[in-house]
Amino acid sequence: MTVTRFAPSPTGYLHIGGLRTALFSWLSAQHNKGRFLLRIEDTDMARNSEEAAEAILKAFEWVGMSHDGEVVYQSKRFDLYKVYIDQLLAEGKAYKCYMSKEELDALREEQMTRKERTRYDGRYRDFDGIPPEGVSPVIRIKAPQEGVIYFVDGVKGEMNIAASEVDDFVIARGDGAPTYNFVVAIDDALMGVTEVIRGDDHLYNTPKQIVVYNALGFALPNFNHVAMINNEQGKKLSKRDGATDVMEYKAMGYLPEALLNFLVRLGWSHGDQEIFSLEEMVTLFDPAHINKSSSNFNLDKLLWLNAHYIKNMPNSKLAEMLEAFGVDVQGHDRMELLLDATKERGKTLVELAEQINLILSTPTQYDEKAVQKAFKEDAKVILGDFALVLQSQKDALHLPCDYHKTMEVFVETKAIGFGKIGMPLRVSLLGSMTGSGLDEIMAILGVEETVSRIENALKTIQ
RNA sequence: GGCCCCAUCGUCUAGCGGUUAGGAUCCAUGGUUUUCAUCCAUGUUACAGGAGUUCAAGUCUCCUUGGGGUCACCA
Repeated sequence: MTVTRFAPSPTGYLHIGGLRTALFSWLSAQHNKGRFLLRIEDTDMARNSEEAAEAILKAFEWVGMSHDGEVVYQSKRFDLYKVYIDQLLAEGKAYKCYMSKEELDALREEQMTRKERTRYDGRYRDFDGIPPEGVSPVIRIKAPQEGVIYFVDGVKGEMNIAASEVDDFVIARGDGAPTYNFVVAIDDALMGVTEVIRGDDHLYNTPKQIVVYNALGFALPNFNHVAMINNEQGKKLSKRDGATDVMEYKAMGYLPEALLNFLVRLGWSHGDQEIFSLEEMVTLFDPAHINKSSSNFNLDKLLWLNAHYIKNMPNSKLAEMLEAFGVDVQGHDRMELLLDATKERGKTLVELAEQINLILSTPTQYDEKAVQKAFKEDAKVILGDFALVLQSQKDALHLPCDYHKTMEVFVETKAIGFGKIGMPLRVSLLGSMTGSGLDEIMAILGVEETVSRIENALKTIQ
């Protein structure tokens, strides 16, 4: 059975790049009817926070990616890791290193001036003398000293890392707490993970983890290292480039469907297809089609996708989501009409909310240019007449087509063009020259409000 | 700097030795729409450079260049 996992460290929010690797992992599991596990990597007590872990879980909830089983917290498994540390110590596969931080720093500096790769020199690897006093030792694992560490990466292909690139790295700190590369290998093995899908930045951790797998006699999973997502300039994605926190996208009015669709196409493709429902992603996803190269974050495309999903979202669901943006349309008796009239002109829920408010709130000011252009003297007369006509037909006006018919008859009897009434009417109703169709707007507002807005405009605009 | 990875329109990508190098987005133009948006149509734009291998190279090899990752008692 395919078992994948996402293993964030709770040092902050869920990063947009993290969401993509999580999505790939989740899709792999779903596609193969396997399991997708969540593990919180909180071995560094100084850095992690509970709030961060909560925030990450919340983000998963928002996008609708559910995990199987309980969330695993590494901080609760220290006893387990201790067993393996002792085992390696007893077997002579790991050893205590009494080097102080100062000594280590000095060694690094020396190596740097010689332009060498900085690495631990193994001075305590075969040490059997009297340990120095006052130093609580770290535990280091014995990495191979020659040859290569070989593995096949599902994305990158065959990898050969020279053993000289991997030093005897620390598996337990001076205070006994285990370190990342050690516990990742143990947990992935113990949790039965078969497919490790993670960011490119972990590529160099893989040989280290393989050292642990080998020392403990665990079977290797398949590794898949996905290239990074960069900003629009091709540089590392940072907060200055816009939102990196997944939940910021929620706040900006993006739909989870759009975000996921956007992310899945970053580094993965299925021919020419651009639009993928979650179900389609699951059936079509194949890690073999993951790209080797990094990709750039591109807001235009995300916006386009978001607009697409808004347009195709059932109104009832839209209304529900709009609540978070200060718009309550669920009680409005013309909700369907209102959303139909506006959903095609909002690329985000924020913009959609603006469009709705534009219709729902009586204009208090009128766009100057619009007034100049549309509100000529004859326009006022025409508007006044039109208001009278509306009022006289009050009981017959309900649907947009009713209003449309009335307008048609009106311009015909007056022998004027549509533009003569259309523009001034629009400015009266919305205060601006752009917006939804007039028929729809009037139907949403009803005769009373429509007439009131016309009268208001006639009074206000000189 | 050492090691490793990557390289097709501005961006996301298709391509897996023989294609007029395709799609999407963006941009521009036209059409639909009383406006705007949507929608539809059309158009501009790409194989980083150089050597090889081959009858044939975007596709294979090497070099150069450019970009990225990584070198912790962080994850």
